[in-house]
Amino acid sequence: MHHVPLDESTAAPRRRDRDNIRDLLLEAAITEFAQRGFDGASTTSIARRADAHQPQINYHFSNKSELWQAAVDQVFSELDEVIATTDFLGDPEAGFAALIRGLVEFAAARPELHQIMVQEATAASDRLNWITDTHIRPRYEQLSTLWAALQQRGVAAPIDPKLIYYVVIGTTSLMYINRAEARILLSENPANEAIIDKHVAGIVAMLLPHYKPATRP
Amino acid sequence: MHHVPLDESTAAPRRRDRDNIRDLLLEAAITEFAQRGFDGASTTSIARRADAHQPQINYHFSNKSELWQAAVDQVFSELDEVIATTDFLGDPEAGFAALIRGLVEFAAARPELHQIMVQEATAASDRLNWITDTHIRPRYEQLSTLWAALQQRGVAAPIDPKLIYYVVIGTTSLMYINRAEARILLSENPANEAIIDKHVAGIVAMLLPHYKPATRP
DNA sequence: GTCTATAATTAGATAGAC
DNA sequence: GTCTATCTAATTATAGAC
Repeated sequence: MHHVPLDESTAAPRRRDRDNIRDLLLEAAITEFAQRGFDGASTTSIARRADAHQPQINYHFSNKSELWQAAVDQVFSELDEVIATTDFLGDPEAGFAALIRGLVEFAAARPELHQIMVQEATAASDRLNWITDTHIRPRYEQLSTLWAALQQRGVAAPIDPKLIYYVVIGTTSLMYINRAEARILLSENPANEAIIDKHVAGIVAMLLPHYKPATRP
Repeated sequence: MHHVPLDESTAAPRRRDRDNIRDLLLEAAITEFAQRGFDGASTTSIARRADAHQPQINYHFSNKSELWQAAVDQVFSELDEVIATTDFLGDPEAGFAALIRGLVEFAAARPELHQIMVQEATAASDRLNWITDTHIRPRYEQLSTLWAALQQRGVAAPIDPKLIYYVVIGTTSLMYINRAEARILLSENPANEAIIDKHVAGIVAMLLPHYKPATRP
């Protein structure tokens, strides 16, 4: 069944040239991959989200796998920016507290990163090997080392440095991975500033039980 | 292109009657839905996993949605058994510690429950509304209430009772949701007894900083 | 670079033989 | 209850006009 235009002159296909179409497709892909996983996401649906046609995805990204990889690189580069601007200049405890705040704020603003991770990390695959080697392991090692240093100073909870990664990522991000569920349970947006502040304070107090944030004089 | 049997007598289709085929299909579905989500999972692949034919799924479960619902009910009923056998008879702190151990052991043995949850909870849907109302909210409320009581007793970390659910589920389960990743990072199976013991001890110490498990006299 | 048309494959569901 | 055959719809990728 074909679309029958009321008037042929108005049916002329509109050419929607946009200089940012690659970014629009990428953002649409991030959303789709986060919500439905690699297999569940469809390039047709991604294109529609960007008000584009499905073959434009193959033109700009060759194939679905390269689109997925570009999406992953994009969200991790955004995380890099947050980490890079985190103030580690004070004492290690204040630096760790700032890191926790950065991670919670990032998870609230960009839940897609962790959503894509859980979609991929449920089963072994080439995609998982790539993302783990490229993006995850350096962060895992850094956090493990930082945590061991905090334990040396006697301010950190007795969590094994090999396991601290999953405690930190689990607490800072699960509420945002499951944000559609959290919105139902909390009856409000879990990304609200008040929720974020409470969540950060709770996590820091729990992980650094002997640390008291400096109060302004 | 059709399969040409070497000998017609050996090509007779084998009728694989099994009285537990429904359970086999259900178990295969749990695995597939956990790893690839509702849209990513295919009934053909699920049937193949159970060494059955794709139409048998429609025969035993009507359609894909009812298969999914049966899979969810199954894993939550298994969780119920674990919770039901948890010993809450001692003091509240010992009961909470036992609950944490039960949750970690369950996540290690049945990561599919939480994997299915994160697959579904990323976006609003009828499936999410059903699973949240039916299975999640009662547990969320129970944990919130239990936590408030522990805080009254002065032994619990300063986590908001409205947020404790995500702290508990995040810490107890993320390493098992991401078990394929964790296996790479830890260079061992995160479901190993030694890892489980360490993880439980860390979480309990962090959440109940003033609680010291009773040592045998 | 955008767009239509379409090829090649796979999806979930149903009909009917056994 | 199992199985083959098949329908309709949806998938990713490609060809070629513009």
